Amino acid sequence: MTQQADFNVLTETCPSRTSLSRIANKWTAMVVIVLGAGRMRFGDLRAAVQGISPKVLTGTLRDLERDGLVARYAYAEIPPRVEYELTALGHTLHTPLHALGRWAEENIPEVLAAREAYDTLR
Amino acid sequence: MTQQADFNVLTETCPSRTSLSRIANKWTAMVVIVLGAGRMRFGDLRAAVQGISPKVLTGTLRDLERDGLVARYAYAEIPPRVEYELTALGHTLHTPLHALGRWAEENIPEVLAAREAYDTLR
DNA sequence: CAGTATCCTATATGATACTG
DNA sequence: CAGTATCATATAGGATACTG
Repeated sequence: MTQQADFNVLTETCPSRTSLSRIANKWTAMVVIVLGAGRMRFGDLRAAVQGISPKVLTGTLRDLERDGLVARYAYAEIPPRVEYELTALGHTLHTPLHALGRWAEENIPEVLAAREAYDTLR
Repeated sequence: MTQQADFNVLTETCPSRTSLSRIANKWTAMVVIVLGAGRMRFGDLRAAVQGISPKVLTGTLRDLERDGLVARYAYAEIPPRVEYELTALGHTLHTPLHALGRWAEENIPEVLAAREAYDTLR
């Protein structure tokens, strides 16, 4: 029985909860995982994270930038070039998120089997 | 430069992505973290995960049960008693999610500082 | 006690077209 | 190229009353 009392994330008033909620959206984890590979341009990110719309990618990157997890480098060129990169803090988040991505991939067969079993029952 | 090509989660067609999306909601991570402490009743879960409504808790638990991550034990008593517990598969998910919760708590000062810096600039 | 049923609001997501 | 602007939909979340 591990103790949970020290987990402030569970407390409504704790700001760390907002941080966990930020990660908890459909795209953040994927963007951070991709950026783990290194500095990347907007268009490359868009291609890597399949199905993300430019609007959503922009919003996701802005949020990550605001939280100090991603740095944005804009070059005054024509055509414009903008690159994104994980900050040191962002790298510390990449580790657990990468682990989560791995989990999803490794265990998807069991999850799918469980879903099928559940759905055929009810 | 780590390789990302082997990350199917990024692929639109890969079902592992739905699995990652399931985890990526405001409540799932918290419920799994709490259940890491052991078998627990509905009411206790509700108290532990502060601010969750009964509707949302029920939905979260159903989804987790369907994915084979949580087992539900209902006792035919009056008043009724229902307990929830992580399955073996659920425990393997608990590990990375617990790490994520820890990350949120440990790094919230930096995140808050980054937000403040960002917001005062623009 | 452990949910369901309802109703309502907020936010996320999507599809595109457009511009510096 | 790297976004913005717009509009429309979907889904999540929240409050609360009710029931086996």
